[in-house]
Amino acid sequence: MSDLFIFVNHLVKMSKAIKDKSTEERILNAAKQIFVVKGMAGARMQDIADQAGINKALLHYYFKNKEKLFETIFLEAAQKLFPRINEIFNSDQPLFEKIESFCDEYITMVMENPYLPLFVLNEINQDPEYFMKKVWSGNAKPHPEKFLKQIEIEVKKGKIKNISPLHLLMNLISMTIFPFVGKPMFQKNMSLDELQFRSVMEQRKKEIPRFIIDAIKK
Amino acid sequence: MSDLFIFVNHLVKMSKAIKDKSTEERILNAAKQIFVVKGMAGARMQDIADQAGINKALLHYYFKNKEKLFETIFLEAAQKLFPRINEIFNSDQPLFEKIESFCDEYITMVMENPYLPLFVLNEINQDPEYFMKKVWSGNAKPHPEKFLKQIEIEVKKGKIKNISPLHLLMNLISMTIFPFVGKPMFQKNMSLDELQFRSVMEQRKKEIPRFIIDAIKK
DNA sequence: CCAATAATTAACCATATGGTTAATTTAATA
DNA sequence: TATTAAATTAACCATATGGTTAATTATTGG
Repeated sequence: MSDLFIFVNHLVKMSKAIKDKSTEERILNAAKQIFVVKGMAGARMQDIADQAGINKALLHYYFKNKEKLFETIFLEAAQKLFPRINEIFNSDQPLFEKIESFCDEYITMVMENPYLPLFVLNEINQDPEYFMKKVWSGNAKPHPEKFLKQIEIEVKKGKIKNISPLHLLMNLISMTIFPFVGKPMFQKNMSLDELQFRSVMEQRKKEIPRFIIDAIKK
Repeated sequence: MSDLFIFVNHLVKMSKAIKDKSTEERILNAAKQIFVVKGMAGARMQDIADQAGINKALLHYYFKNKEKLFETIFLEAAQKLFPRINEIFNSDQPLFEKIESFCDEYITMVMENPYLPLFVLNEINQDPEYFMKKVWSGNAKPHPEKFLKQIEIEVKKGKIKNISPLHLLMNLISMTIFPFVGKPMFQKNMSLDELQFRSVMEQRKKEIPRFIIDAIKK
């Protein structure tokens, strides 16, 4: 058999799988949309099915039950949210650059999924044990040790002020993530429309590092 | 009738009302506990009744329906969370003192109700419209204008660095509130037990103002 | 083209859940 | 004490919701 035949044959064989994936994909997209705004408790399987444009039975055909479907979505969300932090925190960049990278990359990423942080944080609060087991234990577990150590060293070397690494880390993460968590609050309170909010977050990519560096440099 | 008689008579008449209040109080406490962790969607009326040690029917006797009960709890929570900000932001203190007051009072208050921020933020996200109408329009609506103006003036007077008031406000609020929203995350990640977490938050009352002032002072 | 397998659906089922009713107990009042 | 009103409960009810079944319609592979 020629390579071409094998390839074409493969394509034909895949047609089902393709459709599978397309349906599964649509389910996952729908589920993500619903879960991420309504949460596990508030989400309705019917709504997810509707959103995906399929029958509810088909939903259970692809995903055994709500919990399983939720787990898939939640894990994907958590994977997206946490491992990124590791990469940056454990890189070999100097401290200031690292702070800049974190803000830039993290805000960029969350801006495309603005509901993720509140969703994940909320579900963690709902059941921290489950979270620990299912998500945290894998590669999603943040390892801020290197970053903390790095701060400690810079302090000892006298390069920056004598700040507690833990508080600095908390400040960095808080300033970066919280605006998304409190988005509607900030929007209403400061009369920012969608575009203005995006613009403000875009500014914060530079604003936060500048703020932090001003606070800790000698 | 003597004043004494009227008073005593009033006491007797009140005995029912007292019991009423005690039951209602127990319901409200129970509802608060359940709603604040489970959210509107996840809370069960039966659980609230159990927690209050009463029958489910009695629950509906005191509060027409879940929505009404939730509204009561949510409003109380929001009232607790927001107006406090106003008082401080609109006071006549100088900028640095104001920042110190905010961190101190806010962290103190939230430390007694650590679930409030995530609960409120979450429900706001769930239905921003409802929130606007029911909560925001009243005296709970924050008015950060004075605070923002104050920053602007300090900048113009050359007392502090040229920072955007909006970003400074966001930074302040983020660093103060977010640690509570991400509490389980921080706790797991940094291996902080309940006591240590409290201790860290206690430190932040001073740490955040110091950090901010270091960042903006010339 | 035909049997077998996978995808999809309509109609159900069981249970959880918010809410109600009617009866009972407790308290207020005259 | 007798009457009335309020508080409380057990037993229901209607519906929403997660999940299943059995039948139908594509797809696949020989």
